[in-house]
Amino acid sequence: MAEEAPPHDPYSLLVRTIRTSIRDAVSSAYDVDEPVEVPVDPEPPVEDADVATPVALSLAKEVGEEPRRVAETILEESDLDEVVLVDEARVEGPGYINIRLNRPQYAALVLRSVFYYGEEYGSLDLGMGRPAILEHTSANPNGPLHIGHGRNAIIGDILARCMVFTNYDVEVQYYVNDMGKQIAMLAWKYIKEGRPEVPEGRKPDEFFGELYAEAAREIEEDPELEEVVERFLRSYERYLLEEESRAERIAEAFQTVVEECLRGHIETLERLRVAHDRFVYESEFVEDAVEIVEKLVEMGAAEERDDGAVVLDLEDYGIDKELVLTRSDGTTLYTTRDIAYHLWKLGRAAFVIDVLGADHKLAVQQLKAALDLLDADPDRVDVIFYEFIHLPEGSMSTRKGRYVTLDEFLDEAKRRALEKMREAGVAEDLDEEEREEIAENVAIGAVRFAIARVSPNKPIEFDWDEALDFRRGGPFIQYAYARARSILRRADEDVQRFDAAHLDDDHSFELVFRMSMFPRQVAQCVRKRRPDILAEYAYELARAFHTFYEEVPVLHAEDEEVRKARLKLVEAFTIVMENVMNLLGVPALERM
RNA sequence: GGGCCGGCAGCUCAGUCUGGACAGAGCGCGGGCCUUCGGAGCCCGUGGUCCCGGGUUCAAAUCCCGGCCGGCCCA
Repeated sequence: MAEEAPPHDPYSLLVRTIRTSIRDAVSSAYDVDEPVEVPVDPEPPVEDADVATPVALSLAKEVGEEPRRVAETILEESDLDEVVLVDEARVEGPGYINIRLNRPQYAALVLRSVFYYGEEYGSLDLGMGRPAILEHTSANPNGPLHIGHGRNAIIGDILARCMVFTNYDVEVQYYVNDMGKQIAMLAWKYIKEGRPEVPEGRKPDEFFGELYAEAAREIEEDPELEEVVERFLRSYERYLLEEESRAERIAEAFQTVVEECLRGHIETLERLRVAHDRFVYESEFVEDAVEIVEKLVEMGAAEERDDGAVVLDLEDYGIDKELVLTRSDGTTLYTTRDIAYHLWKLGRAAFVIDVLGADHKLAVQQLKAALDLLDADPDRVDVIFYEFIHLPEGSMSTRKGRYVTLDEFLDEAKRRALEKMREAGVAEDLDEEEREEIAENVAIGAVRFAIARVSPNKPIEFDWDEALDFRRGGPFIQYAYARARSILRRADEDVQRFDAAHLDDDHSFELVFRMSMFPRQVAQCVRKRRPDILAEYAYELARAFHTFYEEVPVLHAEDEEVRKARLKLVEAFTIVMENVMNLLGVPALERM
């Protein structure tokens, strides 16, 4: 007889079992119209209970009885005692039902799931293969990526990894803003400086970032230059629409600075292990944008102002601010092209996700309103906003040349990792190159985790020491994994049969329980679009392991059977941890 | 002036959507743990008017109203 496949999500199975049992008890004991909500708390603040539910408290009022009395009745009526995963259920406090799990049973179930699904453990089928386009990073190619862009990239990248893992057909796009005013400023400066080559050994985006900041300063000092820059922009747009050969020189300048900066961005993103499937250029949508404006005018939704600008009135959507679609000189605006881009995306995927800074909130409202007018479904566009990262001296600004680049952040993290390795005397047997590689991977983990762990709608005050506090960051997680791997290396044996009943001590079971929460946490991360949930989970899982490691001997276990069970637990932990780390993009290291 | 987001321990944050037990972590500070698997670790302790004021509720950090402070966007 073939063994039945274990559950993908053991914790949810447990919760469902408890819920069903309690619901049945409630409906047989009380006269309630609808099945009751049964909230389950995985971390009750009491000794000797693994999960709890306050269901009797809310039910008490409805049925007009004392909460404790209700809880007692539920327990009497329910078959919780017979549930194989439950050891004991009792009423405590004001009327909580506290449940102690049958630890051997639950541990066996969880480990079976982990080993059965392996690197697929945690991958629930949330997406059912639906195609989605996820756009993130999309920084202006007028300077290097700074840590603010990093927040965008990392939120987007983790979400992309989680969505692929949960069976969405994801295409990750980078929207290259290759024709805004900033690019025009840079193109102007580039020509003015005689089209300089990027000096040997310099990152192109950093080089052009400095040029851009200089351009910004010059233009600020001499407002007449504004007109020149605007002429550049007009020329380029006309070039794109009509292939006007006179503008060829200008077009070439735009394209050169964009390509060079983008090259630098990609280099940085690769280092950070952030990948895009496709780069889409804003300039590709100029024609579509013009057509959209015509259509909106035809529909009577947009109209030409006295100065020749075409504007869209969005008061029906509760937006007081009218949206300018074309300037008085006839050129389109960023948002106009963005409408075209989104229509294109919506035509290619079931839904679209954008990761954007909180400063785009109004623009997105306008975009969605415009999409609605054009008969596209704005609800298929889901935007994740993140708040800014501030430096002690103020908000970051490419224009002012005030920023901490992602490369600087990584370099500093790496420097600290190497220092720590020297201090601790680890990996001394390895050569310089191997040590460097380890430090680089620790740096990647530290940087990604530092940014990922804060919820997107929280503003961040950047502080080096805090961001690179290895004690509560990526390295903490990597270290847990390395410790586990170290045990497995030393044991050097492949345990086949073991008895999970030996894992019922508090620390082992806490680890088992945490591992069982993984599929649930991935799902939460995807549904709520909150990578920080997964980062927090990784931290808790690592903490559970560190405690286990300190408190529970594995190789020196008191008994051969216990040793086998614990070895399997450690192995299972490495599987789950590796899965989490893959989703977070935090490198899993054998040694560090 | 309007809109959105944040405000919780000295500091950095989770918990708020879906209201429930003494509000949780990390850092800091004080104390302990290497003759057993890697001390980037673990354990114990310390520390809180959950911004303020009202309201709803048996029960509010959580929901509602008003205000204050900070960030962002718009005029």
